[in-house]
Amino acid sequence: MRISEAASRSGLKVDTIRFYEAEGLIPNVTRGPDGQRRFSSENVDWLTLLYWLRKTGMPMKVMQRFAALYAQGDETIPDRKDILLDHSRLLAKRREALDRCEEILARKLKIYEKYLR
Amino acid sequence: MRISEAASRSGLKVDTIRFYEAEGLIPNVTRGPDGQRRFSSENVDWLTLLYWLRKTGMPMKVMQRFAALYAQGDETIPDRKDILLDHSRLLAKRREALDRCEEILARKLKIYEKYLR
DNA sequence: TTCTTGACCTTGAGTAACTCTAGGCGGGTA
DNA sequence: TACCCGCCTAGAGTTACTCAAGGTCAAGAA
Repeated sequence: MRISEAASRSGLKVDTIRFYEAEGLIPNVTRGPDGQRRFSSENVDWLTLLYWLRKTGMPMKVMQRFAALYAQGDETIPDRKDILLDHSRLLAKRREALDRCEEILARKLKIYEKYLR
Repeated sequence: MRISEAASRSGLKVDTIRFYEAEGLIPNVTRGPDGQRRFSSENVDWLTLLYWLRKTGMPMKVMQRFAALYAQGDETIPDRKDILLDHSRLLAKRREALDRCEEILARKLKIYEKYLR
């Protein structure tokens, strides 16, 4: 498939996919005879994973390392596993931050209510 | 108190506080006779609120509007309440993203496990 | 057949929100 | 006196996009 379909399936924008490719984050993107990118479903799965990792705060540098490992094949799975476990810990921290902020909002809103009545 | 104490109390970095002040996000910051900033505990409470709002994804532009309303006094409380309610909805979306990503990580890690045994 | 439209391409500039560096001032300590 | 420390400003650098300009090519309308 072409880039726009890969975009709508993965969640990433067309521009972002091109940018990610230039940054070496997408292994094995081929080109058709027209010079346009062609994405396999494996590519799209990969892009979807990147979409969620990025959306939840994984830095580009880590994604680059992750992509490089992915490109090297199955013997890098232990390293990739470590990266995802680290990210899982980051998710936990983010959830804590959301909870803490929610608390603060609730307290603030309560104070506003008092002023409004 | 001075900027470094305001920083360690609010969670923000010194540089970020100066940046926020330049962007008009911090009403009523005074200066001592030495030309250095002095922060009241009200300032620090405000900075702490900004810290959590920003950390959980509120854009600067919204924070600017929020700060402008805050500076105008109590009659802007309904507007400020709306901003915080909007932000609360954003938090819910972020939590969904975290959950979804966690799922994806779990699935991926399971696949890795299969390869590793 | 020519014209237009639309999806794709590249390169390079612009943006958001910091973050850091360079260079300078003034107060306290060895 | 010399030095260090925390503060100051202005401006450059960083991250991760995002958009704009200008160009190719194929397919359908006039």
